[in-house]
Amino acid sequence: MHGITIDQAMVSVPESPPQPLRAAILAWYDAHARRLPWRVSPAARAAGSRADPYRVWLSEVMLQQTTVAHATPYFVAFSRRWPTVEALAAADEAELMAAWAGLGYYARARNLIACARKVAGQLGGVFPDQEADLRALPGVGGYTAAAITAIAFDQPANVLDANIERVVARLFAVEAPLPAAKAELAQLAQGLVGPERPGDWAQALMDLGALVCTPAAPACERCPAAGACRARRLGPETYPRRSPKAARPRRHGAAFLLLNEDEVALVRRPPKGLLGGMLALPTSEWRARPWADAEAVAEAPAAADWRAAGEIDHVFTHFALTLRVFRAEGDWPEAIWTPLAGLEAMPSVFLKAARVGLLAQPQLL
DNA sequence: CATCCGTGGAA
DNA sequence: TTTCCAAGGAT
Repeated sequence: MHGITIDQAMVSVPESPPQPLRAAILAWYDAHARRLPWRVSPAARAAGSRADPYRVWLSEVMLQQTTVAHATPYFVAFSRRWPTVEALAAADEAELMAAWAGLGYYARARNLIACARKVAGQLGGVFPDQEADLRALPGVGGYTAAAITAIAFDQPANVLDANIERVVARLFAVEAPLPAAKAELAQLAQGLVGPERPGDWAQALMDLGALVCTPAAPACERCPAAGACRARRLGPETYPRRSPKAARPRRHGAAFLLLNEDEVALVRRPPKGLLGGMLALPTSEWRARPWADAEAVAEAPAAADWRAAGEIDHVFTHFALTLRVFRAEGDWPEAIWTPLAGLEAMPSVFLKAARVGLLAQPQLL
């Protein structure tokens, strides 16, 4: 195939649309597209099937900064339990937050229900088909609005996710580091978008990035764009360049596992901020300096015979946390008493701490 | 533009 | 073990 030439690639945006390159990538997608629960296959789309905007939106929100493998079971559970935007709008908020537990970035769940209520209540249950209107919905940013426009409505949009950033950075050997290079990558990606099959085009580039043009050890020999790729001879795995990341500090805290019969005392975290709105174990403050046991127990939510019951490490986006776990039996009227089976409604960090604390006393399992 | 916001699989 | 990073958004 003859893709774009070096001369074309040297300018910021190719003068003419690289149609053979697009055709090669779409043909690759027809043969190798991933089959995903929220996706209409290229064959089905060619036969006239259209994606359900609700399912496209739900999947896109779940996939924000989240791997397909991690998000998929959540998508299956959510779409079965709340099959329409009206159903999701009517969901009990605590149940929705519990169902989201473990998926992370919990502001997404808060925005999810806010968005569903806006669409169901003010927009007649119909998702907007214009990018600017989608962009105005809670939790829908530039990427997600473009993705819904392309995938659900099959309208041209400049979809730029981490996969496409990587593909474009390699195709044009972009030397500027992310995240500053994002505008340049967006311009280059826009130059590739054509009028044909906008939804398949976006998903083709994402699948190409996920299956072939991978972060490490890209399979260039299987790439339909290899002939046009400037980075292929320059070390494709070194693109995109990235600015150095800030070091991740460590914080220390104590978590308290208060048991009463076979129930655990939980709290609801404040509605915003880290793990906002989620069920949680009561904890001390999380600070830079480690806690001595006696000092930590003074922070416990109720007076009891607290015993050290282990320690966990957990990594958040911008800090690492060491959590010492203390366990006791007792009462605490203000608690949200929850049976052991209900602990999975908590974010992973607390589930991890609860498991450590319970395993220190196996008869409670 | 910088910071905050989760999680877990892979290397 | 550490490091990277994934279908980003809000402020």
